Amino acid sequence: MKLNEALDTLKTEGYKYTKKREDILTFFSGVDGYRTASELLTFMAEKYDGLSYDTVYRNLHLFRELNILESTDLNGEKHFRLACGHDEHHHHFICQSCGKTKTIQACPMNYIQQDFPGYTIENHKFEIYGRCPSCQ
Amino acid sequence: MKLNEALDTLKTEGYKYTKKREDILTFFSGVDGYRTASELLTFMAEKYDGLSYDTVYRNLHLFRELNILESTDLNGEKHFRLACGHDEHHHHFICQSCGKTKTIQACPMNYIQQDFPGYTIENHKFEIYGRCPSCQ
DNA sequence: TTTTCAAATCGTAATCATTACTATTTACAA
DNA sequence: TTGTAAATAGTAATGATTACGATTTGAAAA
Repeated sequence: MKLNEALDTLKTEGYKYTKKREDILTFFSGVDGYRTASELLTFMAEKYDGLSYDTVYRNLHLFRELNILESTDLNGEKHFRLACGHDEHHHHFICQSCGKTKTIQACPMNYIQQDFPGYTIENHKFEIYGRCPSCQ
Repeated sequence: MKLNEALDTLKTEGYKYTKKREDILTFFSGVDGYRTASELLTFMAEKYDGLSYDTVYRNLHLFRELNILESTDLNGEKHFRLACGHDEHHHHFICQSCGKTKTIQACPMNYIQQDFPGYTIENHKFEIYGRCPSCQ
């Protein structure tokens, strides 16, 4: 998802334009990997003195609801990235050093859905962790 | 892993026998699913007044290192269960209502390992979430 | 059995991520 | 320009986890 796409989504969904929201999205569009709330906070604090936790977390949650961001739990801390959007359903390799991701196209659910008679499947998670070529 | 197996592991690894350790393991051997530190704390508090956080968390971590327990992050909280041990490498369906698990034998890594030239793969996670037949 | 001492535990405070809430400010529609 | 709901600031609270000095205890050695 691109920065202006995301800003459009905000507008069409009836949310207000603020420079802070743009800056949050700029932060994420500058990387193609997962980042934490605290990394975002550090980035924003350079520009906004006394930025509120409320602002950071409220917007992270809002963006996630609007599918502008996607998130994953990693080491007990939520990590966020721009949603891959348009693409097919897929999963990620995540570099544990820089947070960058690589798409995994194959989804294991295709092979095993039938193995759960009587079960309701609500969700699944498939992630590979390691080091990307530039972080060896 | 059975209760006495786990107690043996403790002994052979040179750790002391305490009733609290036995009770912690009894708690986990009574369920075949994931439980949180706070659920364990509640269980233990019935018997031990003023039980220390330190005791609970230290032992959870110790048991994890000794492969007596395995753990997973779920909704930002660590969950623990008796290690499936002897079995082949596998994954879990986890019931979001009761925490019980069902083994998934197939591992998606078998199919896609070759898709990561130049990458170092250190770990992976594949979990399915939903409701088991008795929690519909 | 008694002694010894590292391991285990207690009691409690600190930390870290996240959430909550009231007062104030602001985007933007009328 | 103004009215108003939305957004933010400032700060406290919460929940999970970690930390640590003081005390107790399991079990090896005497």
